[in-house]
Amino acid sequence: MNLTSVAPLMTERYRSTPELVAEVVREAILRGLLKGGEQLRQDEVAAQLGVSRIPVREGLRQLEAEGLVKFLPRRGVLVSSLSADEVQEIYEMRIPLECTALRLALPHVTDADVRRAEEILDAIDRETDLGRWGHLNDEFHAGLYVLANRPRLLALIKNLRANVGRYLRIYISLLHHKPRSQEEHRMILDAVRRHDVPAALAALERHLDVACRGLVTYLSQERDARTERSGLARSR
Amino acid sequence: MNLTSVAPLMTERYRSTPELVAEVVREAILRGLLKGGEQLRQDEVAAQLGVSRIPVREGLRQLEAEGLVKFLPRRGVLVSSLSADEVQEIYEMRIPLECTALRLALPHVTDADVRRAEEILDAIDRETDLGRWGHLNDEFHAGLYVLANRPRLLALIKNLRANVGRYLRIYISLLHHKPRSQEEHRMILDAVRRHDVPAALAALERHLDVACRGLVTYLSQERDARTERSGLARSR
DNA sequence: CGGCGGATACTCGTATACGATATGTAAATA
DNA sequence: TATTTACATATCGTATACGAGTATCCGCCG
Repeated sequence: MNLTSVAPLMTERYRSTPELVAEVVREAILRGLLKGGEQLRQDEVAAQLGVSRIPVREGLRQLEAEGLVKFLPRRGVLVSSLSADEVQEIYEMRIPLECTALRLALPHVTDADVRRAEEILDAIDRETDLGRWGHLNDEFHAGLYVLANRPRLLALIKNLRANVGRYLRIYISLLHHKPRSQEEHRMILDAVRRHDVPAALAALERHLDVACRGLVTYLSQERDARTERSGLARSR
Repeated sequence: MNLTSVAPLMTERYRSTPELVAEVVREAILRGLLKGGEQLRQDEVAAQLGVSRIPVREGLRQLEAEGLVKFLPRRGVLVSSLSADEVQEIYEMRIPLECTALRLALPHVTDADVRRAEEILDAIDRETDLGRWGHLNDEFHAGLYVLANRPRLLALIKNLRANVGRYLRIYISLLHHKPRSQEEHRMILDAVRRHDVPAALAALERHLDVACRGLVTYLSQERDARTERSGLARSR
Protein backbone atom coordinates (compact mmCIF):
# COMPACT_ATOMS: atom_id res chain seq x y z
CA MET A 1 0.00 0.00 0.00
CA ASN A 2 1.41 3.35 -1.00
CA LEU A 3 -0.42 6.56 -0.36
CA THR A 4 2.34 8.95 -1.42
CA SER A 5 0.62 9.64 -4.73
CA VAL A 6 -2.33 11.17 -2.91
CA ALA A 7 -0.13 12.68 -0.22
CA PRO A 8 0.06 16.09 -1.97
CA LEU A 9 -3.27 16.69 -0.27
CA MET A 10 -1.25 16.80 2.93
CA THR A 11 0.31 20.13 2.09
CA GLU A 12 -3.09 21.81 2.31
CA ARG A 13 -4.19 22.75 5.77
CA TYR A 14 -7.07 20.63 6.91
CA ARG A 15 -9.52 21.25 9.69
CA SER A 16 -8.08 18.31 11.56
CA THR A 17 -5.73 15.39 11.18
CA PRO A 18 -8.47 12.72 11.21
CA GLU A 19 -10.17 14.57 8.40
CA LEU A 20 -6.94 14.60 6.43
CA VAL A 21 -6.59 10.84 6.95
CA ALA A 22 -10.15 10.27 5.82
CA GLU A 23 -9.59 12.42 2.75
CA VAL A 24 -6.37 10.66 1.70
CA VAL A 25 -7.67 7.14 2.25
CA ARG A 26 -11.02 7.94 0.64
CA GLU A 27 -9.28 9.24 -2.46
CA ALA A 28 -7.03 6.18 -2.55
CA ILE A 29 -10.04 3.88 -2.40
CA LEU A 30 -11.89 5.85 -5.07
CA ARG A 31 -8.91 5.77 -7.40
CA GLY A 32 -8.64 2.02 -6.96
CA LEU A 33 -5.24 2.24 -5.26
CA LEU A 34 -6.78 0.29 -2.41
CA LYS A 35 -8.80 -2.68 -3.61
CA GLY A 36 -11.91 -4.00 -1.95
CA GLY A 37 -11.14 -6.58 0.71
CA GLU A 38 -7.63 -5.29 1.25
CA GLN A 39 -6.53 -4.86 4.86
CA LEU A 40 -5.34 -1.44 5.97
CA ARG A 41 -2.52 -1.61 8.43
CA GLN A 42 -2.92 1.33 10.79
CA ASP A 43 0.80 1.63 11.54
CA GLU A 44 1.53 1.90 7.86
CA VAL A 45 -1.08 4.56 7.17
CA ALA A 46 0.14 6.46 10.23
CA ALA A 47 3.77 6.24 9.13
CA GLN A 48 2.99 7.35 5.58
CA LEU A 49 1.17 10.43 6.83
CA GLY A 50 3.66 11.10 9.61
CA VAL A 51 1.17 10.86 12.46
CA SER A 52 0.31 8.33 15.17
CA ARG A 53 -2.43 5.73 15.00
CA ILE A 54 -4.96 7.68 17.08
CA PRO A 55 -5.93 10.27 14.42
CA VAL A 56 -5.68 7.50 11.81
CA ARG A 57 -8.23 5.42 13.65
CA GLU A 58 -10.56 8.40 14.00
CA GLY A 59 -10.32 9.15 10.30
CA LEU A 60 -11.04 5.52 9.51
CA ARG A 61 -14.07 5.62 11.79
CA GLN A 62 -15.43 8.38 9.60
CA LEU A 63 -14.83 6.30 6.50
CA GLU A 64 -16.56 3.41 8.25
CA ALA A 65 -19.62 5.61 8.71
CA GLU A 66 -19.42 6.47 5.02
CA GLY A 67 -19.37 2.77 4.20
CA LEU A 68 -15.96 2.76 2.56
CA VAL A 69 -14.17 0.63 5.16
CA LYS A 70 -15.17 -1.88 7.80
CA PHE A 71 -13.73 -2.42 11.28
CA LEU A 72 -13.43 -6.09 12.09
CA PRO A 73 -13.04 -6.66 15.82
CA ARG A 74 -9.41 -7.39 16.68
CA ARG A 75 -8.63 -7.86 13.00
CA GLY A 76 -8.32 -4.31 11.83
CA VAL A 77 -9.82 -2.40 8.97
CA LEU A 78 -10.80 -3.77 5.59
CA VAL A 79 -11.66 -1.80 2.47
CA SER A 80 -15.31 -2.56 1.72
CA SER A 81 -16.33 -4.05 -1.56
CA LEU A 82 -19.79 -3.95 -3.02
CA SER A 83 -21.75 -6.83 -4.45
CA ALA A 84 -24.03 -6.34 -7.45
CA ASP A 85 -26.98 -6.32 -5.05
CA GLU A 86 -25.48 -3.60 -2.92
CA VAL A 87 -24.75 -1.46 -5.98
CA GLN A 88 -28.35 -1.90 -7.06
CA GLU A 89 -29.54 -0.88 -3.61
CA ILE A 90 -27.42 2.25 -3.66
CA TYR A 91 -28.92 3.23 -7.01
CA GLU A 92 -32.39 2.62 -5.61
CA MET A 93 -31.56 5.32 -3.08
CA ARG A 94 -29.71 7.61 -5.46
CA ILE A 95 -32.52 7.82 -8.01
CA PRO A 96 -35.17 9.32 -5.73
CA LEU A 97 -32.60 11.47 -3.90
CA GLU A 98 -30.94 12.89 -6.99
CA CYS A 99 -34.33 13.48 -8.60
CA THR A 100 -35.39 15.36 -5.49
CA ALA A 101 -32.23 17.45 -5.63
CA LEU A 102 -32.66 18.24 -9.31
CA ARG A 103 -36.33 19.08 -8.86
CA LEU A 104 -35.54 21.50 -6.04
CA ALA A 105 -32.63 22.95 -8.01
CA LEU A 106 -34.48 23.62 -11.26
CA PRO A 107 -36.31 26.82 -10.24
CA HIS A 108 -32.93 28.38 -9.36
CA VAL A 109 -31.00 27.40 -12.46
CA THR A 110 -29.65 30.43 -14.35
CA ASP A 111 -28.11 30.69 -17.83
CA ALA A 112 -24.70 31.01 -16.20
CA ASP A 113 -25.25 27.71 -14.38
CA VAL A 114 -26.16 25.99 -17.64
CA ARG A 115 -23.07 27.43 -19.31
CA ARG A 116 -20.85 26.20 -16.49
CA ALA A 117 -22.38 22.73 -16.80
CA GLU A 118 -21.78 22.78 -20.56
CA GLU A 119 -18.14 23.62 -19.98
CA ILE A 120 -17.80 20.65 -17.66
CA LEU A 121 -19.32 18.36 -20.30
CA ASP A 122 -16.88 19.71 -22.89
CA ALA A 123 -14.03 19.10 -20.45
CA ILE A 124 -15.25 15.52 -19.98
CA ASP A 125 -15.19 15.06 -23.77
CA ARG A 126 -11.52 16.08 -23.80
CA GLU A 127 -10.56 14.15 -20.63
CA THR A 128 -8.72 10.87 -20.91
CA ASP A 129 -7.62 10.26 -17.30
CA LEU A 130 -10.13 8.12 -15.40
CA GLY A 131 -9.55 9.76 -12.04
CA ARG A 132 -10.16 13.24 -13.40
CA TRP A 133 -13.12 11.92 -15.41
CA GLY A 134 -14.71 10.77 -12.17
CA HIS A 135 -14.24 14.14 -10.56
CA LEU A 136 -15.63 16.01 -13.56
CA ASN A 137 -18.61 13.69 -13.69
CA ASP A 138 -19.30 14.40 -10.02
CA GLU A 139 -18.86 18.11 -10.65
CA PHE A 140 -21.44 18.12 -13.42
CA HIS A 141 -24.06 16.51 -11.21
CA ALA A 142 -23.13 18.36 -8.03
CA GLY A 143 -23.06 21.65 -9.94
CA LEU A 144 -26.75 21.21 -10.65
CA TYR A 145 -27.76 19.73 -7.30
CA VAL A 146 -26.02 22.45 -5.31
CA LEU A 147 -28.54 24.98 -6.63
CA ALA A 148 -31.20 23.19 -4.61
CA ASN A 149 -29.53 24.71 -1.55
CA ARG A 150 -29.89 21.52 0.49
CA PRO A 151 -26.50 20.84 2.09
CA ARG A 152 -27.44 17.57 3.79
CA LEU A 153 -29.08 16.15 0.71
CA LEU A 154 -26.03 17.15 -1.31
CA ALA A 155 -23.67 15.52 1.18
CA LEU A 156 -25.69 12.33 1.19
CA ILE A 157 -25.74 12.11 -2.59
CA LYS A 158 -22.01 12.78 -2.66
CA ASN A 159 -21.45 9.92 -0.25
CA LEU A 160 -23.60 7.47 -2.21
CA ARG A 161 -21.84 8.48 -5.42
CA ALA A 162 -18.47 7.94 -3.73
CA ASN A 163 -19.49 4.43 -2.73
CA VAL A 164 -20.16 3.30 -6.28
CA GLY A 165 -17.57 5.64 -7.81
CA ARG A 166 -14.72 3.16 -8.06
CA TYR A 167 -16.89 0.56 -9.76
CA LEU A 168 -18.37 3.17 -12.08
CA ARG A 169 -14.90 4.14 -13.25
CA ILE A 170 -13.95 0.59 -14.14
CA TYR A 171 -17.27 0.10 -15.88
CA ILE A 172 -17.02 3.33 -17.88
CA SER A 173 -13.51 2.52 -19.07
CA LEU A 174 -14.01 -1.17 -19.78
CA LEU A 175 -17.33 -0.79 -21.55
CA HIS A 176 -16.35 2.41 -23.40
CA HIS A 177 -19.50 3.89 -22.03
CA LYS A 178 -18.36 7.54 -22.13
CA PRO A 179 -20.13 8.65 -25.33
CA ARG A 180 -23.45 7.26 -24.18
CA SER A 181 -23.03 8.81 -20.73
CA GLN A 182 -22.27 12.16 -22.36
CA GLU A 183 -25.35 11.89 -24.56
CA GLU A 184 -27.44 11.36 -21.45
CA HIS A 185 -25.74 14.27 -19.69
CA ARG A 186 -26.69 16.54 -22.59
CA MET A 187 -30.29 15.25 -22.56
CA ILE A 188 -30.48 16.22 -18.89
CA LEU A 189 -28.89 19.59 -19.47
CA ASP A 190 -31.20 20.38 -22.41
CA ALA A 191 -34.25 19.77 -20.25
CA VAL A 192 -32.69 21.80 -17.45
CA ARG A 193 -32.05 24.68 -19.86
CA ARG A 194 -35.76 24.66 -20.81
CA HIS A 195 -36.72 24.38 -17.13
CA ASP A 196 -38.73 21.33 -18.14
CA VAL A 197 -39.05 19.53 -14.83
CA PRO A 198 -40.63 16.22 -15.95
CA ALA A 199 -38.22 15.86 -18.86
CA ALA A 200 -35.20 16.64 -16.70
CA LEU A 201 -36.22 14.17 -14.01
CA ALA A 202 -36.99 11.48 -16.60
CA ALA A 203 -33.62 12.03 -18.28
CA LEU A 204 -31.77 11.89 -14.96
CA GLU A 205 -33.59 8.73 -13.93
CA ARG A 206 -32.77 7.10 -17.27
CA HIS A 207 -29.13 8.16 -16.93
CA LEU A 208 -28.86 6.59 -13.49
CA ASP A 209 -30.84 3.54 -14.47
CA VAL A 210 -28.60 2.82 -17.47
CA ALA A 211 -25.49 3.07 -15.33
CA CYS A 212 -27.07 0.91 -12.64
CA ARG A 213 -28.07 -1.86 -15.05
CA GLY A 214 -24.67 -1.80 -16.72
CA LEU A 215 -22.83 -1.92 -13.44
CA VAL A 216 -24.97 -4.67 -11.97
CA THR A 217 -24.60 -6.81 -15.09
CA TYR A 218 -20.86 -6.24 -15.11
CA LEU A 219 -20.43 -7.04 -11.44
CA SER A 220 -22.60 -10.16 -11.68
CA GLN A 221 -20.48 -11.46 -14.55
CA GLU A 222 -17.34 -10.60 -12.61
CA ARG A 223 -18.55 -12.60 -9.66
CA ASP A 224 -19.66 -15.52 -11.80
CA ALA A 225 -16.26 -15.52 -13.46
CA ARG A 226 -14.50 -15.53 -10.11
CA THR A 227 -16.71 -18.31 -8.80
CA GLU A 228 -16.04 -20.29 -11.98
CA ARG A 229 -12.28 -19.86 -11.67
CA SER A 230 -12.14 -20.78 -8.02
CA GLY A 231 -14.41 -23.74 -8.78
CA LEU A 232 -12.01 -24.90 -11.48
CA ALA A 233 -9.06 -24.33 -9.19
CA ARG A 234 -10.69 -26.43 -6.52
CA SER A 235 -11.53 -29.25 -8.94
CA ARG A 236 -7.96 -29.49 -10.19
CA MET B 1 -24.38 15.62 32.30
CA ASN B 2 -25.32 12.24 33.66
CA LEU B 3 -25.40 9.15 31.52
CA THR B 4 -25.97 6.61 34.25
CA SER B 5 -29.65 6.34 33.37
CA VAL B 6 -28.73 4.95 29.95
CA ALA B 7 -25.72 3.08 31.29
CA PRO B 8 -27.67 -0.19 31.73
CA LEU B 9 -26.88 -0.64 28.05
CA MET B 10 -23.32 -1.18 29.22
CA THR B 11 -24.09 -4.55 30.69
CA GLU B 12 -24.82 -5.92 27.24
CA ARG B 13 -21.80 -7.04 25.31
CA TYR B 14 -21.13 -4.78 22.40
CA ARG B 15 -19.05 -5.38 19.34
CA SER B 16 -16.63 -2.71 20.48
CA THR B 17 -16.20 0.01 23.07
CA PRO B 18 -16.56 2.89 20.59
CA GLU B 19 -19.86 1.40 19.47
CA LEU B 20 -21.03 1.24 23.07
CA VAL B 21 -20.10 4.89 23.54
CA ALA B 22 -21.96 5.86 20.39
CA GLU B 23 -25.00 3.90 21.51
CA VAL B 24 -25.13 5.45 24.98
CA VAL B 25 -24.58 9.03 23.83
CA ARG B 26 -26.97 8.62 20.90
CA GLU B 27 -29.69 7.40 23.23
CA ALA B 28 -28.99 10.28 25.65
CA ILE B 29 -29.34 12.80 22.83
CA LEU B 30 -32.52 11.18 21.56
CA ARG B 31 -34.08 11.18 25.00
CA GLY B 32 -33.29 14.84 25.38
CA LEU B 33 -30.86 14.22 28.26
CA LEU B 34 -28.29 16.09 26.24
CA LYS B 35 -29.66 19.29 24.74
CA GLY B 36 -28.65 20.76 21.40
CA GLY B 37 -25.68 23.08 21.71
CA GLU B 38 -24.46 21.45 24.89
CA GLN B 39 -20.75 20.67 25.10
CA LEU B 40 -19.71 17.10 25.77
CA ARG B 41 -16.67 16.84 27.99
CA GLN B 42 -14.74 13.80 26.83
CA ASP B 43 -13.19 13.10 30.24
CA GLU B 44 -16.61 13.03 31.78
CA VAL B 45 -18.12 10.64 29.23
CA ALA B 46 -15.04 8.43 29.58
CA ALA B 47 -15.25 8.43 33.37
CA GLN B 48 -18.97 7.63 33.37
CA LEU B 49 -18.43 4.65 31.12
CA GLY B 50 -15.23 3.56 32.82
CA VAL B 51 -13.00 3.81 29.76
CA SER B 52 -10.37 6.21 28.48
CA ARG B 53 -10.93 9.05 26.03
CA ILE B 54 -9.66 7.18 22.97
CA PRO B 55 -12.67 4.90 22.47
CA VAL B 56 -14.90 7.80 23.50
CA ARG B 57 -13.51 9.97 20.72
CA GLU B 58 -13.97 7.17 18.20
CA GLY B 59 -17.56 6.68 19.23
CA LEU B 60 -18.17 10.40 18.98
CA ARG B 61 -16.66 10.39 15.49
CA GLN B 62 -19.32 7.92 14.49
CA LEU B 63 -22.02 10.18 15.94
CA GLU B 64 -20.45 13.06 14.06
CA ALA B 65 -20.90 11.13 10.83
CA GLU B 66 -24.51 10.50 11.83
CA GLY B 67 -24.96 14.23 12.29
CA LEU B 68 -25.79 14.07 15.99
CA VAL B 69 -22.66 15.85 17.26
CA LYS B 70 -20.11 18.24 15.84
CA PHE B 71 -16.35 18.40 16.46
CA LEU B 72 -15.17 21.98 16.82
CA PRO B 73 -11.39 22.21 16.38
CA ARG B 74 -9.69 22.56 19.76
CA ARG B 75 -13.02 23.27 21.38
CA GLY B 76 -14.45 19.83 21.75
CA VAL B 77 -17.71 18.23 20.79
CA LEU B 78 -21.11 19.91 20.71
CA VAL B 79 -24.50 18.23 20.48
CA SER B 80 -26.00 19.36 17.16
CA SER B 81 -29.29 21.15 17.05
CA LEU B 82 -31.51 21.42 14.02
CA SER B 83 -33.13 24.54 12.65
CA ALA B 84 -36.60 24.41 11.11
CA ASP B 85 -34.96 24.50 7.68
CA GLU B 86 -32.79 21.51 8.47
CA VAL B 87 -35.75 19.53 9.76
CA GLN B 88 -37.60 20.34 6.55
CA GLU B 89 -34.61 19.19 4.52
CA ILE B 90 -34.43 15.91 6.39
CA TYR B 91 -38.10 15.27 5.67
CA GLU B 92 -37.51 16.08 2.01
CA MET B 93 -35.07 13.15 2.06
CA ARG B 94 -37.15 10.89 4.26
CA ILE B 95 -40.28 11.08 2.14
CA PRO B 96 -38.80 9.63 -1.07
CA LEU B 97 -36.61 7.18 0.84
CA GLU B 98 -39.33 5.82 3.11
CA CYS B 99 -41.73 5.62 0.17
CA THR B 100 -39.11 3.65 -1.72
CA ALA B 101 -38.68 1.32 1.24
CA LEU B 102 -42.42 0.80 1.64
CA ARG B 103 -42.90 0.23 -2.08
CA LEU B 104 -40.18 -2.42 -2.13
CA ALA B 105 -41.53 -3.97 1.07
CA LEU B 106 -45.16 -4.28 0.01
CA PRO B 107 -44.85 -7.39 -2.20
CA HIS B 108 -43.34 -9.27 0.76
CA VAL B 109 -45.83 -8.25 3.43
CA THR B 110 -47.58 -11.24 5.00
CA ASP B 111 -50.60 -11.42 7.31
CA ALA B 112 -48.27 -12.11 10.20
CA ASP B 113 -46.37 -8.90 9.45
CA VAL B 114 -49.60 -6.91 9.46
CA ARG B 115 -50.61 -8.50 12.74
CA ARG B 116 -47.27 -7.63 14.30
CA ALA B 117 -47.66 -4.03 13.13
CA GLU B 118 -51.15 -3.88 14.61
CA GLU B 119 -49.82 -5.05 17.92
CA ILE B 120 -47.25 -2.28 17.89
CA LEU B 121 -49.97 0.29 17.20
CA ASP B 122 -52.01 -1.08 20.09
CA ALA B 123 -48.95 -0.85 22.30
CA ILE B 124 -48.50 2.77 21.23
CA ASP B 125 -52.10 3.49 22.24
CA ARG B 126 -51.35 2.17 25.71
CA GLU B 127 -47.92 3.80 26.02
CA THR B 128 -47.50 6.95 28.07
CA ASP B 129 -43.70 7.23 28.32
CA LEU B 130 -42.29 9.44 25.57
CA GLY B 131 -39.02 7.56 25.21
CA ARG B 132 -40.75 4.23 24.73
CA TRP B 133 -43.29 5.89 22.42
CA GLY B 134 -40.41 6.97 20.20
CA HIS B 135 -39.02 3.47 20.05
CA LEU B 136 -42.40 1.91 19.31
CA ASN B 137 -43.04 4.47 16.60
CA ASP B 138 -39.70 3.60 15.01
CA GLU B 139 -40.49 -0.10 15.35
CA PHE B 140 -43.78 0.27 13.51
CA HIS B 141 -42.13 1.94 10.55
CA ALA B 142 -38.96 -0.16 10.59
CA GLY B 143 -41.05 -3.32 10.88
CA LEU B 144 -42.58 -2.55 7.51
CA TYR B 145 -39.45 -1.21 5.82
CA VAL B 146 -37.32 -4.19 6.87
CA LEU B 147 -39.41 -6.39 4.58
CA ALA B 148 -37.91 -4.55 1.62
CA ASN B 149 -34.69 -6.38 2.43
CA ARG B 150 -32.56 -3.31 1.78
CA PRO B 151 -30.15 -3.02 4.72
CA ARG B 152 -28.45 0.18 3.62
CA LEU B 153 -31.70 1.95 2.86
CA LEU B 154 -33.03 0.84 6.22
CA ALA B 155 -29.93 2.11 8.03
CA LEU B 156 -30.13 5.45 6.27
CA ILE B 157 -33.80 5.91 7.13
CA LYS B 158 -33.06 4.95 10.72
CA ASN B 159 -30.35 7.58 10.90
CA LEU B 160 -32.55 10.32 9.42
CA ARG B 161 -35.35 9.39 11.83
CA ALA B 162 -32.89 9.54 14.73
CA ASN B 163 -31.87 13.04 13.73
CA VAL B 164 -35.38 14.45 13.98
CA GLY B 165 -36.47 12.03 16.71
CA ARG B 166 -35.82 14.28 19.69
CA TYR B 167 -37.78 17.15 18.15
CA LEU B 168 -40.57 14.83 17.12
CA ARG B 169 -40.99 13.65 20.69
CA ILE B 170 -41.34 17.17 22.04
CA TYR B 171 -43.76 18.04 19.28
CA ILE B 172 -45.89 14.94 19.80
CA SER B 173 -46.17 15.52 23.52
CA LEU B 174 -46.68 19.28 23.43
CA LEU B 175 -49.20 19.29 20.62
CA HIS B 176 -51.02 16.16 21.80
CA HIS B 177 -50.54 14.83 18.32
CA LYS B 178 -50.65 11.13 19.21
CA PRO B 179 -54.27 10.36 18.19
CA ARG B 180 -53.80 11.95 14.78
CA SER B 181 -50.49 10.13 14.29
CA GLN B 182 -52.16 6.84 15.20
CA GLU B 183 -55.00 7.51 12.75
CA GLU B 184 -52.43 8.00 10.02
CA HIS B 185 -50.56 4.86 11.06
CA ARG B 186 -53.77 2.86 10.68
CA MET B 187 -54.46 4.43 7.28
CA ILE B 188 -51.03 3.25 6.16
CA LEU B 189 -51.50 -0.20 7.63
CA ASP B 190 -54.95 -0.61 6.05
CA ALA B 191 -53.50 0.12 2.62
CA VAL B 192 -50.59 -2.22 3.33
CA ARG B 193 -53.02 -4.97 4.34
CA ARG B 194 -54.80 -4.61 0.98
CA HIS B 195 -51.42 -4.47 -0.82
CA ASP B 196 -52.64 -1.22 -2.33
CA VAL B 197 -49.34 0.39 -3.32
CA PRO B 198 -50.53 3.88 -4.37
CA ALA B 199 -52.77 4.22 -1.31
CA ALA B 200 -50.04 3.07 1.06
CA LEU B 201 -47.46 5.44 -0.42
CA ALA B 202 -49.92 8.33 -0.38
CA ALA B 203 -50.83 7.62 3.24
CA LEU B 204 -47.18 7.40 4.24
CA GLU B 205 -46.34 10.62 2.45
CA ARG B 206 -49.25 12.38 4.13
CA HIS B 207 -48.16 11.04 7.51
CA LEU B 208 -44.64 12.35 7.06
CA ASP B 209 -45.81 15.61 5.56
CA VAL B 210 -48.14 16.32 8.47
CA ALA B 211 -45.36 15.70 10.97
CA CYS B 212 -42.95 17.80 8.94
CA ARG B 213 -45.29 20.79 8.72
CA GLY B 214 -46.13 20.57 12.39
CA LEU B 215 -42.51 20.33 13.42
CA VAL B 216 -41.35 23.14 11.16
CA THR B 217 -44.12 25.44 12.38
CA TYR B 218 -43.33 24.57 15.98
CA LEU B 219 -39.60 25.09 15.58
CA SER B 220 -40.07 28.39 13.72
CA GLN B 221 -42.26 29.70 16.53
CA GLU B 222 -39.72 28.46 19.06
CA ARG B 223 -36.98 30.36 17.29
CA ASP B 224 -39.06 33.49 16.91
CA ALA B 225 -39.89 33.35 20.60
CA ARG B 226 -36.23 32.98 21.49
CA THR B 227 -35.25 35.84 19.19
CA GLU B 228 -37.99 37.98 20.71
CA ARG B 229 -36.84 37.23 24.25
CA SER B 230 -33.17 37.91 23.52
CA GLY B 231 -34.18 41.06 21.64
CA LEU B 232 -36.09 42.26 24.70
CA ALA B 233 -33.18 41.33 26.94
CA ARG B 234 -30.84 43.33 24.76
CA SER B 235 -33.13 46.36 24.65
CA ARG B 236 -33.50 46.48 28.40
C1' DC C 1 -17.92 51.45 37.90
C1' DG C 2 -17.00 49.14 33.52
C1' DG C 3 -13.78 47.47 30.06
C1' DC C 4 -9.31 45.28 29.20
C1' DG C 5 -5.05 42.38 29.76
C1' DG C 6 -2.55 38.71 31.76
C1' DA C 7 -2.02 34.51 34.49
C1' DT C 8 -4.10 30.08 35.76
C1' DA C 9 -6.46 26.11 35.15
C1' DC C 10 -8.94 23.22 31.81
C1' DT C 11 -9.75 20.60 28.07
C1' DC C 12 -8.36 19.03 23.83
C1' DG C 13 -5.42 16.43 20.42
C1' DT C 14 -2.09 13.06 19.85
C1' DA C 15 2.34 10.51 20.71
C1' DT C 16 3.93 6.69 23.37
C1' DA C 17 3.50 2.37 25.70
C1' DC C 18 1.58 -1.94 27.08
C1' DG C 19 -1.51 -5.88 27.45
C1' DA C 20 -4.37 -8.87 24.62
C1' DT C 21 -5.64 -11.33 20.59
C1' DA C 22 -5.10 -13.11 16.02
C1' DT C 23 -1.95 -15.18 12.55
C1' DG C 24 1.77 -17.78 10.74
C1' DT C 25 5.24 -21.37 11.48
C1' DA C 26 7.30 -25.30 13.08
C1' DA C 27 7.23 -29.43 15.59
C1' DA C 28 4.79 -33.49 17.11
C1' DT C 29 1.45 -37.03 16.57
C1' DA C 30 -1.84 -40.08 14.25
C1' DT D 1 1.87 -37.42 4.81
C1' DA D 2 -1.86 -34.87 6.78
C1' DT D 3 -3.49 -32.73 10.84
C1' DT D 4 -3.15 -30.65 15.07
C1' DT D 5 -0.91 -28.09 18.78
C1' DA D 6 2.32 -24.96 20.77
C1' DC D 7 4.96 -21.01 20.25
C1' DA D 8 6.66 -16.69 18.20
C1' DT D 9 5.46 -12.55 15.90
C1' DA D 10 2.70 -8.92 14.52
C1' DT D 11 -1.16 -6.01 14.91
C1' DC D 12 -4.83 -4.33 17.35
C1' DG D 13 -7.29 -1.73 21.16
C1' DT D 14 -6.80 1.39 24.74
C1' DA D 15 -4.75 3.46 29.04
C1' DT D 16 -1.47 6.90 30.19
C1' DA D 17 1.10 11.07 29.53
C1' DC D 18 2.31 15.43 27.69
C1' DG D 19 2.33 19.60 24.87
C1' DA D 20 -0.75 23.10 23.01
C1' DG D 21 -4.63 25.99 22.57
C1' DT D 22 -8.73 28.08 25.01
C1' DA D 23 -11.69 29.90 28.50
C1' DT D 24 -11.96 32.02 33.07
C1' DC D 25 -10.99 34.84 36.67
C1' DC D 26 -8.77 38.55 38.85
C1' DG D 27 -6.32 42.76 39.04
C1' DC D 28 -5.43 47.04 36.67
C1' DC D 29 -6.46 51.01 34.11
C1' DG D 30 -9.52 54.38 32.07
